[in-house]
Amino acid sequence: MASTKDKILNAAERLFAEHGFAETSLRMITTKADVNLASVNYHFGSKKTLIQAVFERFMDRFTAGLSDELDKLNSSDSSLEVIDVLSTLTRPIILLDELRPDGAGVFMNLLGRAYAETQGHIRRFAMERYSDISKRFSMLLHAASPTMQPSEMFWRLHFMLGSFIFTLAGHKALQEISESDFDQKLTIEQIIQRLVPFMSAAFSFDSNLPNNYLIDSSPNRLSSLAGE
Amino acid sequence: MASTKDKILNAAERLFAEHGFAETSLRMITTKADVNLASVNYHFGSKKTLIQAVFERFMDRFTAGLSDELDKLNSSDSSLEVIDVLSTLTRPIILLDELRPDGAGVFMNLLGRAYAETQGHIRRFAMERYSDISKRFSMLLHAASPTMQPSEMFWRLHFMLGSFIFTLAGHKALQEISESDFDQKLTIEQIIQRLVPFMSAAFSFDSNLPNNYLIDSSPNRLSSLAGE
DNA sequence: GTATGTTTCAAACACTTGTTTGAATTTTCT
DNA sequence: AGAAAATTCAAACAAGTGTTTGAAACATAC
Repeated sequence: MASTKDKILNAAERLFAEHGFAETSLRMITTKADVNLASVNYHFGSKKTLIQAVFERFMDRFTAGLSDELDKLNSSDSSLEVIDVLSTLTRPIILLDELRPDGAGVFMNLLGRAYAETQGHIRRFAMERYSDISKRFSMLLHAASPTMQPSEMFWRLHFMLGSFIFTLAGHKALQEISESDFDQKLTIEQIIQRLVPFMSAAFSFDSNLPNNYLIDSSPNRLSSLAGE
Repeated sequence: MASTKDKILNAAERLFAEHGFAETSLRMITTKADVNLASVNYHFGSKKTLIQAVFERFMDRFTAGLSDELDKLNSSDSSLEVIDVLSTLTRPIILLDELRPDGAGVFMNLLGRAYAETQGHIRRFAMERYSDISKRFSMLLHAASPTMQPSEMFWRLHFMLGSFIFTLAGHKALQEISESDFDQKLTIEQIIQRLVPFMSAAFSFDSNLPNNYLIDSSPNRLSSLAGE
């Protein structure tokens, strides 16, 4: 039998992912968890800290996994490529599925919501708590693209992050459309496997290449690489 | 003097963008707008429909601008490139800045929040109301990449969308970091100008290119194009 | 100028929110 | 076993929510 604390966390994370933080009341959570209303404040102090706890449980698991992957990358002797660094994100996310059904989906949904709260307390909380791992990731990315300007890298990194988080946060809707329109139901893992090379190509593209029609239309341009 | 209706919309859009939909109360809105509380229900019916009205006012302006850009692209006789299609997004967004201070920023913020509400009423509302323009955009993108598989295009399109909306929705935080870390304060327009070629490269990359180190490390690979 | 329709306003409504309380119950430790 | 601590529980709390009301103020038309 799960502890009251865990029952609350389990119910909360699903409801938060489904409805959002503000739209989920403590009564919805305690009803679903089958515990007394007051136990949330007893065990977590407040709703705010409950949200943090929900978030923390996933993030700690994720960052631990990511840390392992980054270690592997460091000890590997092959030359470091951008796609290798980005690929480290896959496993830690997929592992969350083993934690509980659709764990990866729930996590990414929460992450998307937290990220959207541009100035919320979750963001501040995450910024200081996970700055180490995010710096490690950035460093490796820099090592894989040593000649890229730091400011350029900053922007591209966040462009990628947007693509990644946003897609996976809304994966459910995309999966449904993909299934009805193309008869292909992709798992989260398969979506990530499409995302990684996509992001890799975007991150590493050469902005000096004449991919603007005003300048050039030689056969070497990037935008003509697709197919044909 | 602005009408009560407009005063409400003006106050609401800023508060929604700043705090979110659920976190903004009608009293916050009517206080800021300096109108009576009951006028929201009188003019808009309910909070739900007020949110839609706020959203609608921006979206209609944006899609009208986008429609113009797509028309221009159709009448142009030069061969259609992916970056041309993506570039149509820039002007309609920037134009919102003329509507009111930081209009583009507010709009993208709202768009990000609405998008995050994966199953909310805003999404349903937008899906049916703006399906035409989104189909037109997709068609042009397809025309620019005729050999790309529809399902592949679907995913890449949404990958891009994530990057685009997410970045611009959180542009404020990114601008601040960029300014403090690199002494460069980019405007929204400048961010978009970085985003467009980034997305274009990502959308058009050739997945058959050996951008995975396991396979190849010839100098032609995509990931080595950056700098040097 | 009076009648008609529109808009504003203060007040109240019914309801939900997160949180607190203090007693009952269970668990833990000696 | 009994004392002490930790937990659960029903009930209440104060505060805030969106919405409704009906009279007042305003505008428009004849």
